[in-house]
Amino acid sequence: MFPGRWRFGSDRHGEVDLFTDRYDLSAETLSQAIRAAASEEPDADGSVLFGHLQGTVVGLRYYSGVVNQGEMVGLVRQPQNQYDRNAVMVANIYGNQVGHIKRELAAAMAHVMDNNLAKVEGVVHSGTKNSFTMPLMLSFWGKEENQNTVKENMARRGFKLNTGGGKATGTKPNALQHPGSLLKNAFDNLFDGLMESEDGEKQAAEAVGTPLLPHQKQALSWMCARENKSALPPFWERRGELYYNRLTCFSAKEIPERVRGGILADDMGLGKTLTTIALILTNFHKGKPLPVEKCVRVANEFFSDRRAVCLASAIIKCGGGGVGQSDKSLVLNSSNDKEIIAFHIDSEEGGESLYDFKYLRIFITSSQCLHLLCSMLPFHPQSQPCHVVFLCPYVCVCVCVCVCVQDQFEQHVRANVKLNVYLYYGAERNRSKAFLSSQDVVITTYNVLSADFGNKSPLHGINWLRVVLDEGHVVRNPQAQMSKAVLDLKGQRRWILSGTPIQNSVKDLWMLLAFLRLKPFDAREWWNRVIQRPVTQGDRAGLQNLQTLVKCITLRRTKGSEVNGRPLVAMPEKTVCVEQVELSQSEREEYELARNEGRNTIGRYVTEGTVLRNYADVLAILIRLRQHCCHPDLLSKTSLDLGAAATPAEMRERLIEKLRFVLASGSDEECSVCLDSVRLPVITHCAHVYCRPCIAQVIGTEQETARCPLCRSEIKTNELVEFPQEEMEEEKNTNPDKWRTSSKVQALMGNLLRLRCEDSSIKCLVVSQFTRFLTILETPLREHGFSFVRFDGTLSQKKRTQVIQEFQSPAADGPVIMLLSLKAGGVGLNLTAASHVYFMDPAWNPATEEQCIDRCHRLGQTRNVFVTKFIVKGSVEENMVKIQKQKQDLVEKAFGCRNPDRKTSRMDEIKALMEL
DNA sequence: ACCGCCGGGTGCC
DNA sequence: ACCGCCGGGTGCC
Repeated sequence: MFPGRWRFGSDRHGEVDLFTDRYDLSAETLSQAIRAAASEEPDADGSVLFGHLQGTVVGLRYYSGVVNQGEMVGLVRQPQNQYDRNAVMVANIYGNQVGHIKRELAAAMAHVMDNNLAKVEGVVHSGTKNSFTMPLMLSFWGKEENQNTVKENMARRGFKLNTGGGKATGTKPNALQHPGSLLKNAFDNLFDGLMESEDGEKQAAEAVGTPLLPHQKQALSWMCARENKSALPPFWERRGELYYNRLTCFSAKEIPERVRGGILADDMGLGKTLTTIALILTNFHKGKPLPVEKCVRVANEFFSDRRAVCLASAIIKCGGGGVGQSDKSLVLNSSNDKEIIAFHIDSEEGGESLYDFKYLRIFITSSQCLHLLCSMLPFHPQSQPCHVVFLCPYVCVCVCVCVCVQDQFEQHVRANVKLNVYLYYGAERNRSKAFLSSQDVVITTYNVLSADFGNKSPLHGINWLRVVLDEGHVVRNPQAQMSKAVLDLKGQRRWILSGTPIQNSVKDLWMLLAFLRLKPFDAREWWNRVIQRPVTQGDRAGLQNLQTLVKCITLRRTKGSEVNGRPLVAMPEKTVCVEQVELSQSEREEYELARNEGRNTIGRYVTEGTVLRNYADVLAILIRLRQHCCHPDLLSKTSLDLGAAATPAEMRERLIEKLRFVLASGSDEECSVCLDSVRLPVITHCAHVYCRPCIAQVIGTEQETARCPLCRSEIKTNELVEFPQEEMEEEKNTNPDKWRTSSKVQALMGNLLRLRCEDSSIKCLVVSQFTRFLTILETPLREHGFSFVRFDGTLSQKKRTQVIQEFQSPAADGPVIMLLSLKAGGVGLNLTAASHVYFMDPAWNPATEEQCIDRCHRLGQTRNVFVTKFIVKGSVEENMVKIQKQKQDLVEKAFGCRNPDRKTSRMDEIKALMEL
């Protein structure tokens, strides 16, 4: 039925056993080896095709792995092979060994593979007549600079790579005329129109206190279906007795593992968290709700003394008929220790029996504990079997800001429902696996998760019913510890919640698919070969496949989406305007002085070609100019005159000090590795700032000496200077007597006063990167009798919630203004009470501003939203806005290749800023 | 007969 | 493997 399909009779099994005895590579360890190799799969970006080669796979009869015509195979080096240290193993997509590469060819390939000169890929194009060997098309991919080395190496051993147009990849090369633009458009649309309305709506379980909006009921229905339905994963289809994968041409007898979960990529504010809470409560097992209320009564009855320490929990369905049926027997199959314990229960006559409960949760700790349980339940030694389902503990939700999600649980779950939600966070967190297993929901942060990872992490030892990644797009670098920690969580159902599923490129998608365990793309090699490379090379089919893939597992609606001709959510309008601010004469004079001085300095660096070496200095100059635009007193605390540095060490100290100052002032600086705002900033010895994980990756991937991505100086992990995320300036209380105003302050106050006259109930966000500026603004606000709160990074978790509640409360005498530091707070921050946003100073990253606006322009906002950005006319701020725009264009154009040349573009930016 | 040729045994790495 | 390779048997035409 499938040409070129081989299977071997059991008559040879004796040999196989003999063989495996000699060479111990059981199926388990083999697939582990392949998985390990696949997880270390390097990024294939920038790989070019060196050529093809027809090779031979031998030893087919010794292995059970079968291959279809057109199927891709994996090639794994086996340096430990006792017969030939050059051995190259051939395996199919599922990691079953098919055979080996012929000895002579393997010898040539081993050198290339071991030295990472090329990645060799195999595809079986044509079948074979015999059952001993088969032809295999090999293709060699690698960095341009290795091309000749590889070709010569292979040629020397008598293997000539064909560079002609032979087809060797699984998908035919099918380049587009204008890959860039078309690709960009298609990719933009990748997450569009993923509204699955056929599922209809689903009512949430009773325990959900907040009524769901229609689109949330749809999402709930879709999520339940994704968890319960048995549709084949994308690209799999049934062909007769077999399951066949269209893309990899792999076929299997067994039904491929389904993805129970997916990506909920609704826009921010559409209620992803609420929908997920509804899912947790509504779809427990067999589509039934989480048995919350009654379960608590049972638990109290039997375990009030908490003596049962739980290693696992089980749900026992007490027969379909409930009270009526008398004799039941239970078979518990504990997945932890594989023991199967059978026992029986009998119902009591009259009164409330266990069978009154449709579900009963029993905690099982160990067989002793189970015996304890048995002695407590009314068991009868001779009874009929009934159905028992063993389940794992419930949900692990990974989030950025714990408290927000916990609040959401409190908000959306009915008060009379006792839901055990545990915040796994903080130094005092309960690390007992038993305790965590007994919770309905465990919430933790990505940081805690990765800190625990590899260190007897209790969360990794639990088999969760459901794992949910909130703001899942934050994990996208597969190299990062955090990603590894996330991928290692065990769960039956897996969800990613994200308002922005793709931030930079196709590459970022892999992490999501790997988390969802979407076979076979969770292995990097298949993802690279089938999706990533074709897509980045402009292959239309590759893009189509990606679209199909994403469509199958994603639900995304935007604020503007319509369902059945009606808007999803009626969102109020948003108006953004720029208000130009004129500096006063004295301000202008001071500004020009600083500008000329800075321009001279930077101009000198430019001609000397030392801009990047003096990067911290340049940033300090820029930030001073930006501070001049806001308020002169922002500069007062800076003793940053260059002076004459005695030694290079002293010079470096000063540069680092300057950078600390730039960061401390709250400026939203950019990391040149990820091109995003710096998270967990660290300063290198050469005074450049990066996210800690980003630079750690740079250092980690470098073989010998790592070099700074900006200036190529040598960098070492132990020389990185930490910068506390929210380090604040020493004193906040500037002397109110000495207080003076500035043009920007005037501009803001003018707006606020005008607004108060028009409608005193309007609330405003006043946003600045400079927390000190917020302090300065406090004085005139008080003076004019505005009631305000302040929200910045220094606030404790507790204080944060308190401040937000205060601001959001509709009380008449409540605060009308929130002084907000640009970077403070998580993405989940809800500030819908405000409808006016004032940006006091422009940020480098326009997305940061957008995020800030979305905190009030989101679900629940009833008024139209007005955003005002103050920009000082004829200043560095104007140039920043221009660069913001250019950057957005650039990101759109340069889609697919993330980091064109940061050194050059950063230089250009600095020059443009200083008008050089 | 220090070769060629024949035909059986055999077979991944 | 309806191959190649190895090594033993064999040997004019």
